[in-house]
Amino acid sequence: MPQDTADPVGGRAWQRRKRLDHILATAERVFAEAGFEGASMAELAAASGLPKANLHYYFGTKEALYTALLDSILDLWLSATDSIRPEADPAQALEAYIRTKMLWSRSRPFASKVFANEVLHGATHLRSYLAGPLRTLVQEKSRVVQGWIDAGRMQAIDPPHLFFAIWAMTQTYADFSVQIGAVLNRPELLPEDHAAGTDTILQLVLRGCGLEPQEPLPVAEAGRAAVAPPRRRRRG
Amino acid sequence: MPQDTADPVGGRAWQRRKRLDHILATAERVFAEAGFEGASMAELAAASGLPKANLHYYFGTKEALYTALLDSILDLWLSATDSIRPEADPAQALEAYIRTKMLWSRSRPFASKVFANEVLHGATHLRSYLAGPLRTLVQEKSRVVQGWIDAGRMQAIDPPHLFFAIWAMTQTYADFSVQIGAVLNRPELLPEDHAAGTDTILQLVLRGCGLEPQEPLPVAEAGRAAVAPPRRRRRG
DNA sequence: GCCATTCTTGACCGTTCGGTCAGACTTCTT
DNA sequence: AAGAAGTCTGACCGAACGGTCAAGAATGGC
Repeated sequence: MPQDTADPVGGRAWQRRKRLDHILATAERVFAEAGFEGASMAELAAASGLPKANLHYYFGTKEALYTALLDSILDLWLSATDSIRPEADPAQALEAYIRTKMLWSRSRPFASKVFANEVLHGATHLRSYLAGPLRTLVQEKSRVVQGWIDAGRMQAIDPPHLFFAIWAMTQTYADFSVQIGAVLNRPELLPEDHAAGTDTILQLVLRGCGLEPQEPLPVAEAGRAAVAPPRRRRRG
Repeated sequence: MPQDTADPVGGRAWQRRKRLDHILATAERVFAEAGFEGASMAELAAASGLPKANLHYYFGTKEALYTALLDSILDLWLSATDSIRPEADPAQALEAYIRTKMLWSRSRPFASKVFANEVLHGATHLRSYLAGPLRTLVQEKSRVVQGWIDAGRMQAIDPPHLFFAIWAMTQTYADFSVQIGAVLNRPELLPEDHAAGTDTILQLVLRGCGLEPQEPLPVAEAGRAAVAPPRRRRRG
């Protein structure tokens, strides 16, 4: 949640923004773990170390706080598909997209869970976003993928459903991390689990689209996954 | 929710079982749409057409009702991997598994949502199931897949993560149907959307594992999806 | 230094929550 | 027929909920 306006450091507006960000960051975790209905204002207050009335002073109602949180999450969401452009190499572009989504699953799992919870329960607060900007984005990027297919640069596949599959596979490492952790017998997912997941998803998508792994595009902080140990055999 | 004990039709025990099933069926929908905390006993009572006190008579507490619902869902869950056996053809086995999971996403979306919601919020009531029967199942089936890999019958892949990917892709058509519907501009998902999703997932998994589609194994009720219209080009 | 604005907070309010219970009603057994 | 066992439900309860408010504390402009 970066502040883009340059308020004087220590000033009133700056302190206000700081408080807002602090509350939103706390709310992201609490709402992710308990859901909208499951989280109480008292719990949010305790978690952020502020009196309940103070939260109401800043956001008015619980729903307004929740909506503000969703907005801050959506800002991030739409920017991940940047690598998917007509002139890009399909394998490189898809790999960069998948790595970016996997990085978010690791770095901002709570944001992913809040989003998942909202969609799961009918997306009451997200309907216009889903049917608006997100739908437009998918249409646009689907046209790019279809262009690659028509040019014979990759296997035919239904582009929107390819995106649904990629979203599902990558976000599962945030949303269902408890399940994955239990199956892998870990208290919480390790970086190597994310790396193995990334490798698996990349293999399914790239080979599934008739593509061979290319020299990957550089992705911020993605270095770790790229130098994962060679795939071990006989696991589980 | 089939009853396995043969109570005399119309008898007291039979009527009791009927009431329990009716309440559980209603609760599956209500809990799916609102979550555990979001659903109230009053709402559950109204939805099932019974007085609130009657629900408490049958299940005692809200949590007991919820736990009973989860149990009835888990009964179903573990049986889907039957097709994955060492002597089976990898392509046929994986295809049958994926089709079975997709059928559940279409026929019992509420069950999937209840399960997803529970895992999303920490799986408090499912920990022992996840770390017990489910983990055992994944270990067992992963050994089968690794056997296929060692025998050169399919590409190398991390078997547990392959299962995570399949779960994610198939269940997304139930759990996130609102998002998919919004992007595809539909009030709700159509059979042809599920068919297109099935085709996409099959392509990613089979080609991703270095397999070519084989003559599919018969799957209960799967006929519709198998005769889906030929894939259209240029969508979205 | 002073006043206006902004911030902070404990105490409080009406509503809804999960859960209880007495007693009426129905169904089985003998 | 009659008692036992099981079923049903309106009325009620204490606790927790989201939200309000008045009054004190802190801050900024002049």
